[in-house]
Amino acid sequence: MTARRDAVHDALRNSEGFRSAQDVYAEMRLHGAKIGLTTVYRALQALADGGKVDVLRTDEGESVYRACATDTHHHHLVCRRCGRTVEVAGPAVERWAEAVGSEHGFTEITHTVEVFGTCSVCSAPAQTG
Amino acid sequence: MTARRDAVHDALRNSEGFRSAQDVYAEMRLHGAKIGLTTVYRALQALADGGKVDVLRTDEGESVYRACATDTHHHHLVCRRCGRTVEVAGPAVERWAEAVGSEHGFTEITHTVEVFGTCSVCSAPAQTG
DNA sequence: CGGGATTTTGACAACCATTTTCATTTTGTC
DNA sequence: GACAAAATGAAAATGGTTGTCAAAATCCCG
Repeated sequence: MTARRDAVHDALRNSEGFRSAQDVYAEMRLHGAKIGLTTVYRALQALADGGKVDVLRTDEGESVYRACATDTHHHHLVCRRCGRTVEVAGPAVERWAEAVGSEHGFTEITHTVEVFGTCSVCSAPAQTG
Repeated sequence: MTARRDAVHDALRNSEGFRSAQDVYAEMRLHGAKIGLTTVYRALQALADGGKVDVLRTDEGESVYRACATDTHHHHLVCRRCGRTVEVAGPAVERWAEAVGSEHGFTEITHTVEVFGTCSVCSAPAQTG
């Protein structure tokens, strides 16, 4: 029964940036979907395990998910205001992480890299209205 | 009354890697310190706010703290097994993050970069036991 | 199509790190 | 010493996430 899981995946695709499980759940209910919170959590986890969506933690420790365009390894540039997200590839960072790790005798190196900023729309003087 | 806060800071200095508030609390109690969990949390937050300690989130969403050697901006290479932590400076990454951000019109760019691996001690064939 | 094993679902309770509350204690100041 | 402000801590509240378990959906095989 992957119908629910697909529904969750679709809900995620309709979002611009990263959304929390609770967000996805609320939005799905708003659109009339009959689904439970537990199922949303499990679907999101399954999707994440399968590499179908990316996960990261907010500053408050909440897990947020996003259906990404590419399957390949990449990072995110996230607007801290509106949540708009740009996927960025960073070969330089990958190499840097590897170098730093092996330089200190570490193996099986992984890394987490996220860039936050204020996008051009949000940083524009929107005081006119 | 910064006595408690200093005690928390000291407790953190005695640790090799990142420790959670609960860890610090437990350790302090073991050493006979009279302090409450709430106070440990608040001290850790105050320390973090003042830039005295670094904070990051574990995969489980727990906040972990570390008294770092330098006040300047740096990142961490953490052993996922024993928690040993090496502080690393990465000018290349800083520049990369800035470049990526401005390239997409983002301003006020910040970033989180953490590198995980298995240190030489932990990756050694310790099967002899 | 029917029967039964298997998986999924979801309401609710349980978890657990963290925060809030609030009364008490401590600290700083005159 | 007196008083205002800040710190402390025990207990309760919060809130995201996970576990439980019975009901429902799905699949497999004939």
